[in-house]
Amino acid sequence: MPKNCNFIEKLREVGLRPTKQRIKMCEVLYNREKTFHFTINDLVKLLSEKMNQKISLATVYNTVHAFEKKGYLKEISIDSHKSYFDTNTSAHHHFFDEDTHELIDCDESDIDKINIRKNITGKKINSVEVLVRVASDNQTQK
Amino acid sequence: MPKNCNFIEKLREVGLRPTKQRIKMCEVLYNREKTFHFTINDLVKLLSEKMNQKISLATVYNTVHAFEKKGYLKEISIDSHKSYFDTNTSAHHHFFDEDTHELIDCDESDIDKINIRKNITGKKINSVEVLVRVASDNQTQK
DNA sequence: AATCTACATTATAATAATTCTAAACTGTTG
DNA sequence: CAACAGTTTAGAATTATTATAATGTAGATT
Repeated sequence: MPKNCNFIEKLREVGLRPTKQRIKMCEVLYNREKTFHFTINDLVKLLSEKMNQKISLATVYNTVHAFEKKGYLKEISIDSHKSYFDTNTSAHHHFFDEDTHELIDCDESDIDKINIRKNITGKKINSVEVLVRVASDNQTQK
Repeated sequence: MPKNCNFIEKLREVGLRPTKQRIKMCEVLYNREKTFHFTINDLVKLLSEKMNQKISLATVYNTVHAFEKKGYLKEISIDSHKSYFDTNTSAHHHFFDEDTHELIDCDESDIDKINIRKNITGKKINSVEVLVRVASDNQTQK
């Protein structure tokens, strides 16, 4: 199946040149069943270990940020020490497993619609996101 | 008013030695009407400029983290490039002004209680927090 | 009040994450 | 297929944070 053609077209659509590196990254990120949460480090590892593709760290950063700017990826702030990215770019909520540092998507239906009563004058709401931190039941709470 | 006595006692209560630096930091952080949101950098600036107190950067980091561990401060993840801390340590929600990078506390009453329908097996919920990103009304959306 | 000891502070070095730079490379356009 | 603009690259630079090891200090003990 000519998966890559899709990526080439997709990249063109948003005005990014379909270079070898970008296509390879698309393959890693989007040939998946589920949405994928990762750090830059995770991605570099996957590219080099699983895909046997050596891409400069700077390129991974550049490309991830290019993807983000174009709406291919979404950045998620959970841990101030790590940048997570999400291949699910729609507004949605997350569970964060504090034991494993794993991010889990939350369906719209899992959380009731959130009603914001206050509004900041002169400002419009861009997004409303919920983060549910979970941890092992039998463990001392952090 | 002997404000510092309170801080000395408070620090003792949680098992932190009331050193000059810690007391000074308490003054900057807690002699306020409203809760205070800051980055380490903000705090260092305040200490040196407003309080004329030169404290080593390492000490500010150590002390902020000591305060956090003891429940004096709460870390907030909004921007993966900056660590924010909050003098309001209760579970509460935030507005984040994307124009000014300002964090604004959200009263419990401003947001309806959030009902989580899904639960992750074997995990308990530690916290549920909402972040509402706002921006100027007349500005191109990010 | 002098002494002791464990904890704190400090300046500096080290580390880690990210961005910058400048040269080499490569899609795309004509 | 030549030329150009956008890309990639290695490595340097920058920034945020943490570790280190020497010095200082709060609080207990004399």
